[in-house]
Amino acid sequence: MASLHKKIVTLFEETADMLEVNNENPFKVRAFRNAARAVEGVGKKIEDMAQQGKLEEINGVGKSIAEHIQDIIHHGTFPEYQKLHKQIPSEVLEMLSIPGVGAKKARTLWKELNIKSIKALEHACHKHLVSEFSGFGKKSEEKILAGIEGLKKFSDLFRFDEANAEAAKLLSYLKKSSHLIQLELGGSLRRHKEICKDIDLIASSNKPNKLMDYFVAYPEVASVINKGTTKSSVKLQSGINVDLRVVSDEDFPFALHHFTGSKEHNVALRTLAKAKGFKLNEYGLFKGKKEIFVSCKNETDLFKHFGMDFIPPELRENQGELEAAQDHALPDLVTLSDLKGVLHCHSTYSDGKNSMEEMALAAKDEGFSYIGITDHSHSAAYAGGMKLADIKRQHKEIDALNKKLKEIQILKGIEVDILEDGSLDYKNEVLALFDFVIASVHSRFKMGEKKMTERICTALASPYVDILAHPTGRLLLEREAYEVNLAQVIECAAKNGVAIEMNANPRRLDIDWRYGKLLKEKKVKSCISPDAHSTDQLDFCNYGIGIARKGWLEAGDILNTLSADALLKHFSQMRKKRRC
DNA sequence: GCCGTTTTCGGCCCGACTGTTTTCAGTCG
Repeated sequence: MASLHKKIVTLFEETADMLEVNNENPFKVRAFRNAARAVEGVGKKIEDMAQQGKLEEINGVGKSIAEHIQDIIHHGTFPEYQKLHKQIPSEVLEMLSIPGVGAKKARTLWKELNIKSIKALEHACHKHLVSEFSGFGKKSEEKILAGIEGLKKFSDLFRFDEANAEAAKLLSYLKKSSHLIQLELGGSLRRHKEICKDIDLIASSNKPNKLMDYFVAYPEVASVINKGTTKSSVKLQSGINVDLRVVSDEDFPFALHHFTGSKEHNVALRTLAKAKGFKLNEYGLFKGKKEIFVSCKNETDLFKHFGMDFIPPELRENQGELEAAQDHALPDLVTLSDLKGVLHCHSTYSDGKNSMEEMALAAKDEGFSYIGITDHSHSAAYAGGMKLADIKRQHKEIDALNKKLKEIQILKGIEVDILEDGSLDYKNEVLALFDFVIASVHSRFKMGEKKMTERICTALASPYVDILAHPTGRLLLEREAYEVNLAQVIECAAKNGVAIEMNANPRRLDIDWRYGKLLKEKKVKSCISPDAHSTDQLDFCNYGIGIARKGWLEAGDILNTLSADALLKHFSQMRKKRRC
């Protein structure tokens, strides 16, 4: 997310927290949370929208919030935020991150007990000062202390791949239970969000008590947070929380839909249901005032009742999917089997762990018909970047391998560094040796948005650059993206016929799915690339597919759904276009 | 504060679990 987007989202979320602590109108609180979500999902540059007076076109942004956004753009903050910030110490807000402490409790602790920070709260709990107060008991103290311990020990966010691996193990454990009828993954994992807070599982059973007993007995459970007949929560040893919901088999489609979310999608669908005379919750769809249960076999059936096509879980973010489903205009999302080859892979010629032959054979085993070997260019010394002699040696070896190997073709590619001034790490005559060129930024991240945008756009104007790789350089939960105006970069890519990579490495997942619609609108192609540094990383493509689907992308939007011949023809046509 | 098939005012999704209290408020998703 661009830094301004992020700033607006943070300020609105903090405002919502502060309003809540101040016990103000809950709907105003919700309005700020909605606005934060809405801004987060905007794939366009917010400054441009502000300048064009289009902020109020964002669903959830009205006159007042549009003014706040203008204030943030020009002054970095807005008056209402500053006023609240003066009243409420920021450490009081930090207490909201403790599980079980919400706005009301935080307010009571602060106003009645003069506790203003997590540290002070921990001290007060140890001294049993909290349990003496009305509304809090011994258990509350224990829960707060356990929550504080948890905060110290674990970050509460996990990358998709980490959460998915934990979920897969747990699913296979639960499937062994004889008390289970149906079981599915739900929540943000099913929606393929790049970052997850927890794992949601939905099951149907005739003996929920027994299933819950089996669930909390999972050997990797570190602690049981709560246990009931329809909902239980545990924390695993890895630190991630898991919620299991159990319903009757008849209710399963409704529960699955409900707990897949997103919250915003659910609210929108329920509002729509209400307008059509239905009530929708996790236990069913109910018609009319008498609330007659409407049976549904599955989610497809459920959507059908609203005149909608089935909405793939990845799209359920209330970003226009309900309207598209009603108009029968949902995209035909790309799938793994659409990919004919992979384009961004490293070998022992730079920092890869496997030889080109090993990489090619592994790609063939994955069902691909071509692999683009793209080792690092000279400047990437940390990654063993190639000198001219290495390139010649590599190309000779590729020619020999292409004669020897059946059913897999190796394309000669390069991942060339974009230098500080936007020039490329090799001269044009060297770049001309390759079938295709991927360009990327690996150095000087902190040059500021304007310079970085110019740097990348300069590179995209090179006649030889075919693909821009990992356009923001982010490492999820590790390193922030460098500041860059992606909307402008996409514009440049459109002008020059350059594709923008969907880097499928689960630490990157860059370009962000929120830009998918803009790529489509500007007719900029993407490619789903594993950025594999070993044979086992070729299956990173799975993660990239999830993110591409989340960005509404179809096979026709993705370059590596083309055959090798068609792909090379595409690159050659675009290079001609750039030279004109 | 937002929004409109209930349309410029009045409603805004809905239910489970927990802890503390004895009927419910707070938290969470």
